[in-house]
Amino acid sequence: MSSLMWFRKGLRLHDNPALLAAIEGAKHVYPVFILDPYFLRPDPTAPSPGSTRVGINRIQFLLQSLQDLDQGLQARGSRLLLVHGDPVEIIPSMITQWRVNRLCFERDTEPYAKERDARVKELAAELGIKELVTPSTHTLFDPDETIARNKGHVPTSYGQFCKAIGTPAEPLEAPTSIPGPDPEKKGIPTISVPTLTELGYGESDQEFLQQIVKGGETEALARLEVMMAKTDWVAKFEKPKTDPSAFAEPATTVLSPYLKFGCLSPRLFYSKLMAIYQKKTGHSKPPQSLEGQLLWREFFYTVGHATPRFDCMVGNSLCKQVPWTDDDALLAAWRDAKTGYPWIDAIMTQLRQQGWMHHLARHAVACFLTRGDLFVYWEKGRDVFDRLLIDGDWSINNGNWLWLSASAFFSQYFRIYSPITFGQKYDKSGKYIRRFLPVLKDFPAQYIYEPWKAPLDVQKAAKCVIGVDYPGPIVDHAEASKQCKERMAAAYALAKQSTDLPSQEAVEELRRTVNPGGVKRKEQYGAAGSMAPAGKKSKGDIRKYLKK
DNA sequence: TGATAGTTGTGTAC
DNA sequence: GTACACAACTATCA
Repeated sequence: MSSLMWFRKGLRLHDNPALLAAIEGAKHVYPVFILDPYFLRPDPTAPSPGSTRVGINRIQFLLQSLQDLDQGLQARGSRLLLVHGDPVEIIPSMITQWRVNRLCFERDTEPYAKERDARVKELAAELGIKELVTPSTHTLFDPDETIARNKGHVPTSYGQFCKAIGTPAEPLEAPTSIPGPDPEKKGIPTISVPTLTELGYGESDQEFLQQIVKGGETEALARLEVMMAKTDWVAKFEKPKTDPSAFAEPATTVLSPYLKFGCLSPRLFYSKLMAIYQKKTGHSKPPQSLEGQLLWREFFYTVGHATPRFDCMVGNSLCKQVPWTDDDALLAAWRDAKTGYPWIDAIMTQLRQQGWMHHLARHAVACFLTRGDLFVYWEKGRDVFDRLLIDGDWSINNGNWLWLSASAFFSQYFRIYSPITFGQKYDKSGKYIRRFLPVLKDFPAQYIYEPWKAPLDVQKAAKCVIGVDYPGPIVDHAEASKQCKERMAAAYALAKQSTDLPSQEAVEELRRTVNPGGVKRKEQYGAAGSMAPAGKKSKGDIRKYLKK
């Protein structure tokens, strides 16, 4: 028996049933990872260092994870076979050249992976693969099983989801030894894990490479150990009470990048939590507890798996159809940390430099881009996060953007985060802003969240004149958020007219009536997108959609 | 049909 | 720190 163990996510040796299946009774095991050069090659036209699709921080994290996986395999008598190319071509040629008769890989429920894996399975069957092992171990539960337990319906709320799930299986140990590849079988050139320099990244990219965690299973297990040692903190953990402005010592576990790449098994994390909860009476509970966080992940994986066009507004049965603004200038200002709201721009800078920010900080900027202020398509913001986050995860990212834009799961669109006071609540003196926007570091605390309100002599004393050294606010928050609420009310009213999704013609009509000309920018951002004031003319038309 | 809960809103009053 | 108004959504349950 010869097995091909195809690593994609699941970059770990512990709790890896696909790997254990590959080893079972095998003479040779071929552990493979396939790098797609397109995902890694520097894109000089991209808005920040990285490839077209992935920011430099996540590339670095992946390379470190592969390096660590290779070392783990070597310590067990094997090694990682790293190749460049397209899996749909490479896996079949490996099966042929290496005379493999068992193919093992962890199941992946993202749409592009489903399509790729279906194709590979088809070709493998044609080549006479005897055994195919594809366990659902990226998540605690098999999403199809959860749906079956929920009487065949996709759970569309967290509560419903929690009622449907069972108890996760216990994690498995890592293998102690792994049969190596057959040294006689060659023919497919392998490479060693490239460095960022070898991929073409240079010195100038360093500002955008401020790693807060290093990739790999070894680091994942060490970090899990450190976090779980804080048993009181674990037992009392309530996510909404953690501090989004903490940066020297993040207020949450920062285990998400390890879960994203599968360097850490969710079942191991879960079992460690349960061991602590058993010893602590009155521990916190889902949805706010750490267990609750893992279950949110499961929830979004399950809905994302079973909802066609989950990552789109149009054609997504869960998604409110909203007349968002298609304005690339607003999007670019947000993405490039130039909105003139220091709290928002500091968060976006942390994203660009570190590829990570606190969950509530993500809420603040996502709300600002969509239903709170700029009224830009949530899919555009989703793409920015998807590229830059080290923990960028298709199911969770889309789920949260649907949530934050009040397009699905969450509907209280009138609860809008203030780009001024929300941050202030946690960080009066503006330490977070000073750290990520050094241009503002000498502003007095009184003005640091609203620097445009500082008298000119104060601005000069702080060596930062608003409109010259740092932009003024892109929109007036009070005015913009009021208009956003009106537009959301109209979109919700339209949705109430029928149980079917409204037609795109109806959404277009809404755009003409409640969102004419897009979002009104403040003067220094230019007139593009200037709109008729939310004036009398459009009010009558809104009413049409507000009728119950 | 009506009451209530829902991970994580803000501003003001006490 | 907690309470409530603000304006008002949807799913769930009695």
